[in-house]
Order: sequence, then C-alpha cells, then structure tokens
Amino acid sequence: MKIAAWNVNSLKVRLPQLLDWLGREKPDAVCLQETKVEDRNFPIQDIEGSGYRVVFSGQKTYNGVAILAREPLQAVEHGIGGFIDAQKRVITATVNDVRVICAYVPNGQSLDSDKYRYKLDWLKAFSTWLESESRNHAGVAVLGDFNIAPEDRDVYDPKAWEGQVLCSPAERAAFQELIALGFKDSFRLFDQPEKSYSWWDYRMNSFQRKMGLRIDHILLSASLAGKCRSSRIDFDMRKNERPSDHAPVIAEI
DNA sequence: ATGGCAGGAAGCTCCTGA
Repeated sequence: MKIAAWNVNSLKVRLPQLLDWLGREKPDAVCLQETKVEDRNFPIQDIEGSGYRVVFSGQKTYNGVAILAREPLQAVEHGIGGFIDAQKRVITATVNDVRVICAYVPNGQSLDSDKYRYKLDWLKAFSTWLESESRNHAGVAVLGDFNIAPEDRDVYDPKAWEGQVLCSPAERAAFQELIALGFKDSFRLFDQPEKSYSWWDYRMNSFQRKMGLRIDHILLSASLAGKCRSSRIDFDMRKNERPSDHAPVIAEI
C-alpha cells in the first residue's frame, strides 16, 4: 500500500498538478493539507474522475484537509476527539484496515505569539487523542504537515534556526512525545540523501539553493513500520510551474 | 537588519504561511 501526504497550499491552484501526480504515482491513499476550500466548493468530481474516493474538512482561506483513497474510506472522524478547534486541521479514515490520520499542525508563527501557545496546546491534545487511536487500531499512520523539523539534520542552517519556531526545543519535545507513543518517523527507517527537505520558502530561490526544512512526515505505528518498504520525498514536484512550497512525502507499507 | 514569494479575500492592501 502506497500512502502519501502533500501540503498543496490551495487545492484550487494545485488541482491540475494533483491529478497529474495521482495518475503518475498511483498512491493508494493521499492526505492533503492547506486545501483552503470550503466543503461546498470541494472539487469532488475531478477527484472521483481520477478513480479516487475522498473525504474532506475545509474552510475559507486557511487550513483544510482531505483524504483520497482508491478503496472505501471508513469510520471517518473529523478533528481531534475531545478538543474543540474551529480550525480544520485533522481528518481520519480507515483504509484497508489502516487508520489514516491526516494532520495539519499549526505553524506557531513565532515563540512569543499566541499562535505558538495554540500550537503547543494543539500538539498536547493531538498526542492524547493519538494514544487512544493507537489503542483502538492495530495499524495507524499519521501523515501530514507537522510544522516541526525534528532534528538539526532536517534544517539547512541549524545555527540560524536554533530556537526558532519549527525548531524550538518545546516543539521538538512535542514531536518526540508522538514518537514515544510507539510511532516511527518512516523517513529515517532508510538511508536518505543529504539535505533532504520537504519545504522551501518561495523567496530567495530557496529550493535551488537547497535551503529547506523537513517538516512533512509519515509516522507509522510499530506493526506498519515493521513492513515499511520505502519512504521518500518527491522533490521533483517542487520544480513544477506554480509549485506548492511543500513537496509530497510518500511511503510504501 | 530587512525583505524577499505566493495565495486568498477583498479592493487597489493586508494577513498568513514557515
């Protein structure tokens, strides 16, 4: 089973690229973030026309998540259980007996921002809820934009980013708390190229200069990690015309 | 030290992203 995550930064703009990519990669399940589209405007027809079923949870302008799958999406759940959140950041469904959790973790903006406090509170609630999901499902995969670079090797200039949002000790500790629930960062199960990142700023020619961060991840519960055959970043998607600032991440389980 | 790029909503500019 091939699973993937991609922060599209507007599904409306990226739809042609998404449909192309689905035809080429043929993933079994795809988690999208930052769709930025209200549910009533979601492009259901285009996606179903490509042979995928889809569930989504969106809002105007910001956030918005969706899961696409070739097989039925069962036991769909919106948001984080037990956590009230006006922002549409999580959607979950069971596909082929795998509990697929699509997450768009808050950005946090800066350490002195209210948004940073919200990010840490959000991650705490997410961790608590994920623990119960793990108890209730044998195979769990968490895919999405975590807005956390877990280690210095996930950052092009660790000195410059030290202590900054996306790299701060509290955010990294929150990421490790998820790992401590029994998840593996699938990307690190395999040897990877140097300077493997999943996001590059649109400015300053960051992609060409390999100035990026690895903040999009696929976490796998122990049973899925044990049979994971590959995990990679589809860098080529960042070379497209009008690219998303994020590249898709893909794993085979 | 600062701004730079992109998308959206609104409106001829601002907010957010990371």
